[in-house]
Parts: sequence; C-alpha cells; structure tokens
Amino acid sequence: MARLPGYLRALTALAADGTLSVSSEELASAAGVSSAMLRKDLSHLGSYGVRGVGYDVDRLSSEIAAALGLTQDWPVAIVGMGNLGRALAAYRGFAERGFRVIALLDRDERVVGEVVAGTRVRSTADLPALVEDDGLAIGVIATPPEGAQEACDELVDAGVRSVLNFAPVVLSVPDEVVVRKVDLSTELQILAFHGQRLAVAEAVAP
Amino acid sequence: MARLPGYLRALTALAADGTLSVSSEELASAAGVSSAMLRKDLSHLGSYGVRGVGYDVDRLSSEIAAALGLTQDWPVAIVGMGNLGRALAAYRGFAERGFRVIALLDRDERVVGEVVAGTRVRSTADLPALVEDDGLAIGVIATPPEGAQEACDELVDAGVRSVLNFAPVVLSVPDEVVVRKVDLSTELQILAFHGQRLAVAEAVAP
DNA sequence: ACGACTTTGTGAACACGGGCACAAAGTGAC
DNA sequence: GTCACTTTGTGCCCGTGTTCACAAAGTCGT
Repeated sequence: MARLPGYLRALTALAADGTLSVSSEELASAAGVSSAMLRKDLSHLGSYGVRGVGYDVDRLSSEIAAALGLTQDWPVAIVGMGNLGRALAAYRGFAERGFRVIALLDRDERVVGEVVAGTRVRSTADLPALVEDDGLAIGVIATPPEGAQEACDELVDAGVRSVLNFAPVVLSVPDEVVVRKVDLSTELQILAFHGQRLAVAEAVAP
Repeated sequence: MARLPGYLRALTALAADGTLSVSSEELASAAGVSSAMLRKDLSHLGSYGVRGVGYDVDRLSSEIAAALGLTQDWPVAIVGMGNLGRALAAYRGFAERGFRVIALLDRDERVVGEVVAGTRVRSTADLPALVEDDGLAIGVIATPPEGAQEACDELVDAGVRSVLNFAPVVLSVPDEVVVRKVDLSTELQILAFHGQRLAVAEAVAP
C-alpha cells in the first residue's frame, strides 16, 4: 500500500480546486498510475466509489487518511546532528504533514546542548524517556554510516518500531521493526547510470 | 540494476578492510540480498567471478563503477533555494560520491545573487549555458510542489536528461528523460501506516 | 418507468523478478 | 595426475503484483 500517500496527495489537490467527485481515470492520471490499479487498491480499503459517478473526494480522503493512521500526530526524533541532521531539523516539510519533530538527538556530548533550528539537542540516552513520556514512535537516522547501526539499536531498544534511515548502510533490526531507506547517493548513481547509457547510445548512433 | 550501488558500497567497505576476494555469500549478506540474486545480477555485467574462489574485490569494484558511469564526475544543479534546497546545498554527501554541485538556481529574482553555502545563486535562465558550457547532466528539483513541473520543464528544455525530484508531485517528462523521486512525506506516511497497524494489533491482543 | 450511458469492482490472464537447485569450472592436496 | 571440495553461472519454478476485459450497479434524460 505504498501508493496510498500518492492518492491522498492527489485528492488533497483536487479538494483544494473545489472538486467534489472524481473518476478512477482522473485520479489515476493525477497520481501517475493506471486506473485499473487505482480501483483495485481502493477496493482493498472498502467500496467507497459509486458506479457511474466516481469517488467522493472528501470521503475518500478521510478513508485513506484513516487507513494510513494520519488522524493523529506522530512524534518524530532525528538522530545525528551532522550536516544532514541539521538540514532535516530545519526542513519544515515534516510538520506540514502531521509529523511533529519532538527531539533532536546526538551521541556526541559536545553537540548536546547546542541549539539547532530553535531546539536544544539532547543526548540519545534520553530516548527511553521520549518513548515513555512523549509517545515517540518514529526515529530518523541521519548519522554517518559508521554510527547508523548503533543509533538504530538505541532507537529499537527504547521501543521505537518505525525507522527512516538516511545513512547508506543496511540496518539489521528485529522483525517487528520497519525500516524505510532514503539514499541520495544511490539515487544519484542510478541517474549517473542512465546518463552513461545515453552518452554511449549517442556515441554509437549520433 | 538498482542494486549495483549497494554492491559497490559493500565492496568499498571490504576493500577498506583489506579484503582481496569475496564470495557471493559474503557480499550478498553485506549488501542485504540473497546470494543467488547477487550472482544473477553480477552475471549480467559479465563473468568476473572465479568458481571455487569468489570475486576479486578491486576488479569487481572497477567493473561496477564503470557500469554505473562513475569513472567521471557528474555535474549537478540544484533548482529551488527554499528550505530543502538550502539544506541540500549545504549537504556534503554529493561531493563525496563523485557528484559536483556546479550551480544553485532559483526562479525568484530576489533570491538570485544571494550566497548559499558559499555559492552564488543563479537564475534558472542560465540553464542552457550550464548544459552547454559545463556539461550539466543531472538536475535536482527542490522547489515547492507548485513550481516543480515548471522547473522540470526548464531543465528538460535546456537538455538535462536525468532528474532527481524532491517535490511531492508526479512530473511528466518525455520518454528519454529519467526521473527519480525522493519523497520524505510518503516515507513517513508509510511508517505511520505501520505504527497504526502495530497500535491496532496491540489493542486487540495486548 | 425505461433505456442508453457511465463508471466501478473483480475474476482471469499475464509478466516480471526472486529463489532453488544443480551442472560446470576452477582450486588445492596428495 | 587425479580426486575431493568449493563456488560460480544459470535453467526452471513459483509467487506477487499489474493489466485486461467484462459484468454489475448506478445515473440521467425522456
């Protein structure tokens, strides 16, 4: 169900335009998928469409938001206050989507206490308290590769079950923990691969 | 071939440890895939393994780097100097992997001329010159969602054929252009979905 | 009230990618 | 030189996820 966020985004845009109802064809093209796929995905949520008409934009938005668990705010902690961590801390995109950054953490005692993006950096030793007292549920790993597994272990030990990993390493975690990976280098290397193929193709048949 | 960067990373780590040769089993576990898959992937590049022994670390690294087109530096431009764009401009992770950020661009004339991360912000109107004179090949879109398609069109018109999109929209591009998407909100929403499922499961069977 | 039309929901065909298992090929000891 | 052992390369099978195509269900005009 990795496509639900995309549908939700398309629906939000439609709602902002004042659209009340949308067909699978329209919504699918706005979300960049095929209409058959969209209908199959939505049918798994339940039958919220009306044959001959389409889907009610508001109704479907609510259903998807509920399915994704976006009816509540999710507390997030960012671990690792290097370049990337500071960038993420300053990025306002989290809050806009219902994710509240409640803590910035670092292992290094020299960084702890520093103020980044208006928030005081705390020690990773505070993690159990954050989970217990503030309901911390999602950890973002923005450490260097060497420290990523350790940061991840601390998060898991404290009770965090969802991790977003920006470090270019494969994390090993227990089965009940979900790790999503965002890897800028990998994406760029895939683009380089494409650039290379284009260059070769042009050299052969200019 | 989206796994090649992962293999390359694992190989680099092995080389740093002084390892000369590696079996598919070892390399696969370091990269987080199955050994059968690793062997199949590598066989597509050519037969660089020796039966009974394994793969030569240096040799394989070179072959993968060559296949990915990492023998050259790739010039990159970042479009959109908002929060995210500034964060990316300050992030040193690009340069470490052979990607040179040669330009920071913005559409807004009030931002053009400002100095971000030591570099003067230029206008998106400079794009054709950057492609022509500096060999710009990869564009990074860090604009707000509303401006993303326009930024993308400008990149494509100027001749850029590889785009890394951070904006939460579906970009439409000609067939020869490759777009990779990095979407923090989507990743977080998938994690929220997981958190929600965990919470529900615990409520049912505590 | 009825019929033409639109659009959903879904069963069935299809395609792709991953895993299994084994033959081929090389190494090293004796 | 031969034999036992290791590890690659690959043909085949299987499961998941996607597309196709159509029947069911509803709307709207007359």
